Amino acid sequence: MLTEANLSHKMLNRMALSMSQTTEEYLETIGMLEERENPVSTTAIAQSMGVSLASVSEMLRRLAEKGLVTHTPYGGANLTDEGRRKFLHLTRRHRLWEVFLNRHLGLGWDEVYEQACLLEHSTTETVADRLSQFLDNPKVCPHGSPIPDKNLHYSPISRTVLATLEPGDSGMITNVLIERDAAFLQYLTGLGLAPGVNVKVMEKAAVDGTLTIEIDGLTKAIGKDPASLIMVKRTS
Amino acid sequence: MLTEANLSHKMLNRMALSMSQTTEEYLETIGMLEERENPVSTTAIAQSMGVSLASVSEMLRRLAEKGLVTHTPYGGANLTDEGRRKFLHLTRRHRLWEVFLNRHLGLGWDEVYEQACLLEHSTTETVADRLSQFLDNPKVCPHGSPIPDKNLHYSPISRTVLATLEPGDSGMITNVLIERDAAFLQYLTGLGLAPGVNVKVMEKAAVDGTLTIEIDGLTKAIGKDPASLIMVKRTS
DNA sequence: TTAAAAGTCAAGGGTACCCTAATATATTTA
DNA sequence: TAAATATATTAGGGTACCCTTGACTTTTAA
Repeated sequence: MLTEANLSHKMLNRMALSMSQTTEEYLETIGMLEERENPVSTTAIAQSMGVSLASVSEMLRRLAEKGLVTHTPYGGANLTDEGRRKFLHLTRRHRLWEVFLNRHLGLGWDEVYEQACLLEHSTTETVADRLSQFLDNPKVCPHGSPIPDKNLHYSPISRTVLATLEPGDSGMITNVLIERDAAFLQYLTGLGLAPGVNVKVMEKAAVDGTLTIEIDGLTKAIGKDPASLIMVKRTS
Repeated sequence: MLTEANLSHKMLNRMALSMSQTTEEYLETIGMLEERENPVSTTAIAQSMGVSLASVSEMLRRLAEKGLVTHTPYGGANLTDEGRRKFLHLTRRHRLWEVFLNRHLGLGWDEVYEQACLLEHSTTETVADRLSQFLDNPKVCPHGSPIPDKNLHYSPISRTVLATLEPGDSGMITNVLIERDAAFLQYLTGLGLAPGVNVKVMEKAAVDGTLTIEIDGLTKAIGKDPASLIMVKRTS
């Protein structure tokens, strides 16, 4: 017989609705990595999450069992449609909270990622939708990344990397690819770089690609590596 | 040696900062029950949380080990100062979210409890403080219960129960004691009862204490039991 | 073609819960 | 005050999750 007492919290949790927080974090990591590596390697996931390769292998098996990823041994992983749906849900919640935390609670763009990570796992569909409404259905998070809409539609963004601009080119920063590295974001803040800011490339070092750029009338330097994490929309 | 890899999430979690969600829920339950029963019995906790007596016994031992409750076998439990501090923190977060959900996202007072339960466990001190500021440091939740302030100061509330008013008495509803029973709150809404509403007792049945009350010019009846869960401030 | 890199599997460990049944203690009441 | 009853605790088991190490397999690239 099925009594209420028989159904522990955890059992209820697993009955379709909810996934464990760890599961959600795997999905988010895989979804994020899929944007630059496809399929996603076990190693990439392990490094990104700070766990051992073996843990990832085992977890991929479990995720595949649940129908959230496809996993061919030695061949990497991909989100299934269902997995992608969950991933987009999570991304939506995460970025909506980032907007709220930044816009209304005054947290910096270097602080919001971490807080949003916590909140996203406890956000129901209703609250997410109402929150989106409250925020006027924002299209991007404080780092410039797009927010999936209610139907999980995901508007793609600029594919131009700051590091590829040539001397004389100008562009507007659209977004940055690393959202969880507070120190990196603080560095950018120090340079005056943020989504919406216009930059003009003055020089590009032949040897290592270091850029000399003009921001708001000020001249700054930025290395190739950081500049590869900054996306721009060319304006000339 | 202590490497980063050795420290799993859970281990980190337990190192002072964080407690499991379940632990937090036990603290909340005990703190809430302490307001009417002191010390709190194992049975009361078990019933309130829907788990077995044995589970509570075991959990009380664990909570006592962590210094969050005192537990004398067969003698019930009490929060320690540390436990009370955590309890007030949780209460503060919970009720701040309730205010936000109600005031800004438009959730009804019958819906906010459940959602706030989810969010409270993922709210850092910073976010709680900023949220309070954003909401203009509200003093009470949508059910009229006081919100501990930043220093965990907890302003007590009216101790008069609607059920004890006599014919001719008037009062203003300050709060209701059951916040998680959506059906009960909906019933009150149907009667026109909510914090801030003025009521006048017209009659009181000698046999079972059923009240005939006037709300906003309308005459309604309410049984003794529900009326015992409604706190008022006498106005005459 | 062979060494290095990447990935998997097997075995094992640990935590945090939860439950039932049996037992122990306290309280009530006859 | 002893028996009956209500309350609590322990003992014993179980599950879900997640992680690790170490041995092994597959892929890759020199």
